[in-house]
Amino acid sequence: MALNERKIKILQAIINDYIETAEPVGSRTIAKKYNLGISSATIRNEMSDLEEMGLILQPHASAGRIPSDMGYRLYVDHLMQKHELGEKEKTVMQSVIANNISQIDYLMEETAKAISHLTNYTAIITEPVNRSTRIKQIRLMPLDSASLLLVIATENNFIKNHVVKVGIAPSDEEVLHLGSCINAVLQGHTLQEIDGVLIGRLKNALGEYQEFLPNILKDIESTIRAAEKVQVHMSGTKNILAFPEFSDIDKARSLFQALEEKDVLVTLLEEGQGNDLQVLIGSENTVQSMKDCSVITATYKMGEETRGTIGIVGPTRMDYSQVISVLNGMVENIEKTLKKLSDGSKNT
Amino acid sequence: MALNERKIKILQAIINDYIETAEPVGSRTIAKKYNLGISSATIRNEMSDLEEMGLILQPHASAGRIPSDMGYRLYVDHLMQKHELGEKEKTVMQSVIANNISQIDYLMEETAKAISHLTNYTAIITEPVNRSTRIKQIRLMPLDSASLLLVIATENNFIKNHVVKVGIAPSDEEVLHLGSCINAVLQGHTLQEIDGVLIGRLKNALGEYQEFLPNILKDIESTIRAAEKVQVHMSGTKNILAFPEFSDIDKARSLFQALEEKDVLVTLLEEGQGNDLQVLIGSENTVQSMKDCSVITATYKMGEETRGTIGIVGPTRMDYSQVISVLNGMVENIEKTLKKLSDGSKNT
DNA sequence: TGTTAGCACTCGCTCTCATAGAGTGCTAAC
DNA sequence: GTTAGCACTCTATGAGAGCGAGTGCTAACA
Repeated sequence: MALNERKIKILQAIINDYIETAEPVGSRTIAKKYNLGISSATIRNEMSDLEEMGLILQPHASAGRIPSDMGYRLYVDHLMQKHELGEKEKTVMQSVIANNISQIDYLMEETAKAISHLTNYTAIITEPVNRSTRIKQIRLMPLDSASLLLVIATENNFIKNHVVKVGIAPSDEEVLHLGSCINAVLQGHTLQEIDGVLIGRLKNALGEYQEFLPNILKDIESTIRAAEKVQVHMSGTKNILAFPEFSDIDKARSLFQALEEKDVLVTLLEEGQGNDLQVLIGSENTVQSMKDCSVITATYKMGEETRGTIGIVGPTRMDYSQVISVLNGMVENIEKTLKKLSDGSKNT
Repeated sequence: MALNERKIKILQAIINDYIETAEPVGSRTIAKKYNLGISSATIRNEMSDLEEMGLILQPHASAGRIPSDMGYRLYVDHLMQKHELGEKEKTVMQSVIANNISQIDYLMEETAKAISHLTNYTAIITEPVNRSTRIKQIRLMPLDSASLLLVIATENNFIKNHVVKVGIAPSDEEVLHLGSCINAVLQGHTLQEIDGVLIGRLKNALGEYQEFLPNILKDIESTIRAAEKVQVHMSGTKNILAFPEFSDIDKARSLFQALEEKDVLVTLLEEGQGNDLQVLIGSENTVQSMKDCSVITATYKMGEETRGTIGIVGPTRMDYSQVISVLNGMVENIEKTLKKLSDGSKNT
């Protein structure tokens, strides 16, 4: 059976209408609402064909049709029109980078918020990962009479502070000096590279304040581990409750539960690692609890290398076109910001 | 009508049973389950009295009884037995402070998580507020060739980092030195105190790097504003979905909505400012959207001064005793930690 | 041969009604 | 004062009827 022009128009009408209303679409509705110049009876015949082809289906015998996962797939691959970003969308996106974010985690958090806000779906984002993170700067700062502040910056401007408790703090100058010495020893090294030799040098650097050493080493480790771990940000889980698809509280709860598990999220997002943009519709998802949802992911790069993924989860009845535009826009945002950050730190 | 021993026992049985099962409690249930040595008919008579007194009510004529807000009130004020913290609860609490948290925001975040985890209700917490926050330390650190890291610590060890973009960064030594100079000028001052004179001195301190000044001032302001703003942490909103009270998705949604608005949360928490511990049951809440919920708040102090509030929101059918014990335990935790932090910074 | 009007049919939704069951309140006996 | 017994009330459940939306099929038409 051929998928002629007219069938395509009808399929498109069904999908558009269903995305909008969440109600099965009948032949009369299409005849009235979309001026295709044919009667409802003809539309019925065509719909019967479309159903046979597996592109639409009936929830029950006397209901209208809804798109099948396959129907959505065809729509996404061939029919869908590109969504042009509106003023509001552009403004929100701009505002994310306008905040002049210089720390990765804030950027990711803000991006997630913006995506969920713009799409009304649930946004999930992974922070950029470095297989072996290097220490960019590590410094000591005076804090008060009994503690120092250890500040560690890794590549990507992942910055963490740790308060180091000490008996009696050295003078400000001493603290700064110690920091410089530690920095001289550790700068540019990864966690793996910290061996007996380096620790020996650290001991020298710390001199009479060797007692801090175990604490400092521990904090360095936890910072680098944190930088290496896949950090996931999520925003807009509450949006789920607004969709009629999840008006059954048990369904909503089980989805909530799945989204709470970090493993599930990471699996979802890593699924799309190979492609710039990936759309997984309903049953195409390998994660069991997402069989009724669609997951759209996009990856962002630094240079040629893929660094992380941003994505959304929502009902299969989703505004694919808008989501894809928003995700693409956000990828651009992120890549621009990452480039700025790395340009700044090129020749440290 | 007197509230004799027997009536109290019956009321207690009704409340306990209802907290456990969420089903209206009938006279026969009480007669069978709680060995009060009286027949269901007698219990019925007593229940009739309790209803007249407003302590219990019938959802409909042929149903069992459920406690009224007034009934819960009596229970909370006079009947409830103190809940002794179990092993698991103690362990979770310990683990919060065992992490050796030295930054307020982490402490609050972890506390919120622990509370919602232990109680299965939704935890809300405000960070300690200082009316006029002073700068404890402010330093510059080298970051890379085109940016410096500005680190600001206020009292309470509220620490923030800001990346300051510069054309070409000065040498490490210069950066540290500049930081020390800025620190010398600003340490111990509040935002209000930064006036022309201080800014003049800052200009001197920065010398040829005056171009950073506007940025630095902006970051100082945002850091101090952030430290002064009431920060609210929330955890466990998802728990709400698990209660039969909110199996109606609209109810769940409207509560979610209310919890999303920071104003509502702040109002909820500030309600209890005067008391160490406050229990607001159902209609006792002034916030409209909480009329079906109970809100329990506890305040924590530093020295004699109240600094913040921790609390939970849940259905009126709540395990008041357990929640109160958990909150009290957490207050102790927080106060201990705050004390440690402030002892460390006493003579800066 | 494709299109359309007409019509019978299907099936979910809603309303009504009957029934069962839980729980009460009242009465009378202990 | 307590309790057994019983009539009564009200909800929850399920069956059955009617409605309406929408289909599929047939026959007529261009």
